Amino acid sequence: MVYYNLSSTNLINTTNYFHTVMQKIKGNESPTTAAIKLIGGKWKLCILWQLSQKKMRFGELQRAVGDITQQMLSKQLKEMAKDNLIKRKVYEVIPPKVEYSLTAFGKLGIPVLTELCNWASKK
Amino acid sequence: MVYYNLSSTNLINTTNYFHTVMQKIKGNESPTTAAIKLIGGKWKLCILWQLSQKKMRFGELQRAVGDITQQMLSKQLKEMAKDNLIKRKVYEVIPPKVEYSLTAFGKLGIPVLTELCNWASKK
DNA sequence: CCGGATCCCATAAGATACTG
DNA sequence: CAGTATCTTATGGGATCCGG
Repeated sequence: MVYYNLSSTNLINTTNYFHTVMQKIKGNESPTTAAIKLIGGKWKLCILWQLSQKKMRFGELQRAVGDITQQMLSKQLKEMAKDNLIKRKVYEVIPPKVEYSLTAFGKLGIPVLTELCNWASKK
Repeated sequence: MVYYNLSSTNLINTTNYFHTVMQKIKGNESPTTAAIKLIGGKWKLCILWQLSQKKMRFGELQRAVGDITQQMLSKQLKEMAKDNLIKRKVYEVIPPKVEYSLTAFGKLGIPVLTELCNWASKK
């Protein structure tokens, strides 16, 4: 059982940590921009969400996400694989078969991303 | 002292909740896109971060964020105020003075946004 | 079935100048 | 000081066709 303490007391420590980080990489890339690069754009959060349910094939994913075009899905998946959010497993068969699933790092993000969506939907 | 239980056990409940939400607003707007609209873009997370430290004036905010132009800052602040993330307080003086601060809803988001950045920086 | 290649448009974001 | 106005450039995202 893992608990994340997000009380105000601990928040101060956490924020101080980020202050340090932001100073260190001054002018370069802050944790905030890093975060937005990871999950920014119209589709990535949704794709992560789908893959958190189960590993999926390309077409399956496309139907699940909804209105996304093949091109965009392909592009996003590629970026997300590069960012180590998802794994791409290719089966060398005909017709081709590719399965996508979350990496360990990707799985780590699911709880916080869930909380994020939870918060956003309270607006 | 508030604890958010993000264990796998509770994650299932949380994710089931989102599944319900996503079904309900099928074709319209999912919580994931709602979330990305709130904090998406290059600057909003950074602005939220700054305002979580203290309320700030326009120029102060611009220096703190860094390379943002007045135009972008103005635009983002306007959107964020519309989204109920921040409050805009105008002092009717000369020279003009405007203070920005988080709303209650905005403050609610800080812990999860902090966790988000924390996670992203572990990549 | 899983994409790549190409072309196109809408919006995001930046630069600069100006004002109550 | 706190913005607007105007213009330009970069990127996100879409449509269609093609290929292993």
